[in-house]
Amino acid sequence: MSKKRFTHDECPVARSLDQIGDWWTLLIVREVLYGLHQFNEIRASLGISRAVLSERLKELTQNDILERRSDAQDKRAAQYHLTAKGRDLWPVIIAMLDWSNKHVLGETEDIVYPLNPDSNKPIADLCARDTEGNVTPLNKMVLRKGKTASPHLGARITKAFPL
Amino acid sequence: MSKKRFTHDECPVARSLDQIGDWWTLLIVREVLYGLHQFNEIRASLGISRAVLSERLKELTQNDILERRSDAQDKRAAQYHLTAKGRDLWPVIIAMLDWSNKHVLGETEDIVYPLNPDSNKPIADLCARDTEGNVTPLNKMVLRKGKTASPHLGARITKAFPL
DNA sequence: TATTTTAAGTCTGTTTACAAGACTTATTTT
DNA sequence: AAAATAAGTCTTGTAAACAGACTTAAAATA
Repeated sequence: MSKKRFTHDECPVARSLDQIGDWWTLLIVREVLYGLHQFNEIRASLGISRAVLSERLKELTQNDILERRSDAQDKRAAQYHLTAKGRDLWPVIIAMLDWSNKHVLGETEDIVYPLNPDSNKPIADLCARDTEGNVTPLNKMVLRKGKTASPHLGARITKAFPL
Repeated sequence: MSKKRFTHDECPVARSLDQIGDWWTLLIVREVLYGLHQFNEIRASLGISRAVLSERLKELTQNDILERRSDAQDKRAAQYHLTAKGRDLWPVIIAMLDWSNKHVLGETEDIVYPLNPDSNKPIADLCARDTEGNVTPLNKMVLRKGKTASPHLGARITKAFPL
C-alpha cells in the first residue's frame, strides 16, 4: 500500500504535515528563504536528487507555498519564490531553530540565531499575543476545540486540556 | 544508497529535522501530548504500522524526546512520556497549527485553536520576547550568524539577512 | 489450574520511495 | 557551428513503508 497522507485528516497539525512534512520539504523552503531560487542552486546546496527535488517543487507549487516564475532574461531558467503562505512558514522555522539551538546543538555550537531587528537583541522565548494584546509564552498555551470539531476529536482535546 | 540524514549538518534547522522530520514523528509527539502513552493506543489512533511505530519510538527515545517507562502495575505495558526536550516542541506544534488554521484549512473549518489560559482569549499572532523584554512578531525576526558558524554558512546568512 | 486475552513488539513478503547518474530538450554562450 | 548550461525526465539498484502473521511474557478469565 502507498504511503499514508493526511490530506483528509481532521487535525490541523496532520494537515500541515501533509504539505510540509516530507523529508526535504522544509529544507527546500529554508533554501528559498535564504535566497536560493533556481533549481540547480537548491539541488547543489542540499545534495538532493534531481527527481526528488523536481517532485517536491511540484508539490510545493501545487500547495501554493512556492511560486514558479519563468525567468524573463534566461528562458531556460525558472525562479522559485515564496508565496504569502510560504512566507508565513517563517514562525515554524524559527520555532524549530530555537528548539534546535536549545536541545539539539552542543553547548559550544553557536551557528545561527533569530534576532529582533528593532532592538538588535536575540530572542529569549517564543510567545503569542492574544486578541486583547496579552503576551504569554507559547509553552503555556492550551488547546480548545473549535465549532466544527468532530465529537471524537473534541472529546480528546477537552480531555487533554481540561477547562 | 540509504536515505540522507542531517545528523552532522551544520544548520540547526536541518539538525532538528534529523530528529523530528520523519513522516510520522511529530504526529507521534502530538499523540503523546494529547494524552496517549501506550504503544497500542498510539498505533490505533494514527493507523501506523507496528514496525514503523516501534522504530520511531526507538529513535524518539534515543534522541531524548520521549522516555519509555515500564508500567509498574502491568508489567507487559510501557508508558511513553515527553521529556523536557519533548515538551519544548510545543511551540513548534503551535506554530504549525496556527499556520494550518490560516492557510491549509478551509474557511468554514474551525477544528482546534491555541488559547491563552490566563486571559481565555485565542492567540492573534506568534511573537518573541527578546532578552530585554521587547515583544516582536516572529515574521519580523531576522537571522544572524553565531560565533562558530562556518565561513560558508555565515556568508549565506549575512547575504540573506543584511545588517 | 488451564485457557484465553492482551501489550508490545518482531518478522515476512510485497510495494513504494529515494539516491545516483545517464539522458533529453531548449536555450545561451563560445 | 559547437559546447555549455538550466531544468528537468528516465533508469536501475537499494532502502524504507505497508499489511498482516507471528512471538513472548504477563494478565484476566473460566
